[in-house]
Amino acid sequence: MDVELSARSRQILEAIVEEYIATAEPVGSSAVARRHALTLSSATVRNVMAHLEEMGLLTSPHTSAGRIPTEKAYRFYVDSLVGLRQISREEKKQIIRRCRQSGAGLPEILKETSRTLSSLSNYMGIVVAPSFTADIFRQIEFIRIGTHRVLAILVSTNGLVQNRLIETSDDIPENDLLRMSNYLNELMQGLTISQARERILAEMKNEKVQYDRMMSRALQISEQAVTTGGGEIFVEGQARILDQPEFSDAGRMKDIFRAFEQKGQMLQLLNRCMNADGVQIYIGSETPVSQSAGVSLITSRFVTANNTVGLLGVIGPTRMGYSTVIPMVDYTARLVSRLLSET
Amino acid sequence: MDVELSARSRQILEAIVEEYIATAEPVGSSAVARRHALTLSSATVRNVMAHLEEMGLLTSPHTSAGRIPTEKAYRFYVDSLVGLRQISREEKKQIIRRCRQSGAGLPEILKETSRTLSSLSNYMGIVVAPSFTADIFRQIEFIRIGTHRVLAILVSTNGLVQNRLIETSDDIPENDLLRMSNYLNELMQGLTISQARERILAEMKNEKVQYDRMMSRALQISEQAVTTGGGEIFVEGQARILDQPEFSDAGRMKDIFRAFEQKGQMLQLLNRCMNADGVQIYIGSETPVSQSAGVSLITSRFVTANNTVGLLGVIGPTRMGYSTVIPMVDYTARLVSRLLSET
DNA sequence: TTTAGCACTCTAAGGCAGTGAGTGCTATTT
DNA sequence: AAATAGCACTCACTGCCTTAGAGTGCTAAA
Repeated sequence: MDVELSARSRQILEAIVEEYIATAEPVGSSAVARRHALTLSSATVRNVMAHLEEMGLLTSPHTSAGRIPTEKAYRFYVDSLVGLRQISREEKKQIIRRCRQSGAGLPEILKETSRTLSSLSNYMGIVVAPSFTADIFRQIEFIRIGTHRVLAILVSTNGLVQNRLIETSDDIPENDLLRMSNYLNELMQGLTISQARERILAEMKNEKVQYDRMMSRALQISEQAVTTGGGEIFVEGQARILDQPEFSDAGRMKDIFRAFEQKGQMLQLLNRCMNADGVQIYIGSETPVSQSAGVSLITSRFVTANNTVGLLGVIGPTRMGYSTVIPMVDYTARLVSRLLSET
Repeated sequence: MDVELSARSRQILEAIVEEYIATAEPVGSSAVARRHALTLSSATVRNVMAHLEEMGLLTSPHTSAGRIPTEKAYRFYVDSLVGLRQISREEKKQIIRRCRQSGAGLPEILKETSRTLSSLSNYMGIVVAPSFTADIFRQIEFIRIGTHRVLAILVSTNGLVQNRLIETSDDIPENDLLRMSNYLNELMQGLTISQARERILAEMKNEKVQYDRMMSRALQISEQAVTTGGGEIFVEGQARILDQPEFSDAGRMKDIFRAFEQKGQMLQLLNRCMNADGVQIYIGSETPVSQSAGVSLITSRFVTANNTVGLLGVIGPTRMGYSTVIPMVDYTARLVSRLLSET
């Protein structure tokens, strides 16, 4: 799959990709010859372009138009051509400022990060929160709401809260609730949320416990509380991609918007991106999200204080400003990791 | 502003509006004469249409095209013409089922309600949660997270939870936190959240309290916890409006999407819709959301157990199926109110 | 190996006639 | 007086043609 090219061919390919990224229009041989300082005639460039087309790196929409990079070309471009632009001091400052200002809570930080990614890249910003289940259990609390309802509040050591309203078959007095939570806090101490869940399920089978009405009830309720609804996902700047000329016709957008309305599915897809370290780049049909729509995805993992891992990145058209977005995502991921570890 | 029209003119106007709603295309005189059983020649209809145009109820995009209803016509249509279709048993069932199934918590119910509104109407569903500040205080809880952080958890009597991570200048031992929460629970008992906030501010000026380090610190922290970030808002089915032919060009959409990315602003705008009882209808430029984009908004209030009020509704193009959407919104609002009062 | 030159291809844009939907007006019918 | 039939007129839309221009591929010369 990897491509062998002469230095000159590579330069020309690079020029074409960058030109196309800038203009969104098929680029012709003369444009390359002109723009590209390297003194070459358009005829020469044409020969090279014909060659590149043969190799599947370029296509032309029709005979008399310029050429457009294929996915393969973008791949090659990001793998071996992109001169990654240093992220500007100005941008760095802005990222830091915005991620800091947003308040102490993790959700607030992540949401603002997503916003920042979006507004700096002019594409869609996306952040997947670290899975709550990997967090370490801190405390569970029950609050009586009306006669047949108990509010269970579950807190992790890094301050995430999950709460759930649970219907109970009969009224449980506050005293009992207190004893229940004491028992459970003891039981789950030091475990991660998912371990805690297993401990609860195991405990439910314990004979001694089954005979204690209060305990077994405590387990039942907490089992519900501890079954989490899956991670959170922050998507910002959806409107921005309507600015991209390739999406000006609404049909092509629908896929993307549809995809994002089902966050559950989205989450699954994005989980695949979490395996590797460093910046991951998915181009066009490689993108787990919406293969059809000609979008690219650039992501990087970040880690929290207790080593749970989240994902952040940018979604834009295949024709994306890779050279600026890649270092931006990289920098942001590092920054967020540092920010969250400072605690 | 109200319009005097003969019975026949009204019938014709109604026919035109409905035809246009169905087809999204300018409707001509013969189409009306044909479709509309009332035996009239196209010539007669033409005369009437000319009259209606004079009155500002119709416009034609150009001389030789049919006519399109103006906002004024829609207004008149919903005010005095719409034969509200009974909501079908099937739809009722679906609404009930989906709103019920979604779990006990208020946010879950509201989110699912928004989804349901969207999928039944094929437009955008929208639900504004009742303001947390009007809820009655139930309990406040502090949990120590690391050395300089306290998680404040605030619970209202109908099971809503707000939590906030607060940075503290020095480490507060758990014992103190417990005493603090006891003191505050006493202080705020029976008040609404917003009253509680005022009580806190008042108490902060109390001399006796100012000398008690623990108490004054408790007030400081709880003041932050009790300052809520504004209500929640659930928007679902944004992708659906891309199906509408009038929005097929992306430019017109941007406004709407932009508007919804700033939920804060949105909330302010929608608050205006909460003043009146019953179904509210905002057509085109009347719509608080995005005047420019030719959208209509149909809303109705709903109430919760403790009489706080929220808003639900549908956003679609001006050319919207009013006759089905209006009763749907109405029914849903009643249903949700009942559901939330059952507690 | 590069380049100049040239024929060729194909789109985009403009002009032009034909078609048909729809209108407004007028004269006629009821 | 109201309704209608008839008719001339308007105007978008379509298809067809032409032209201009951008860009290509190929060949022959440098």
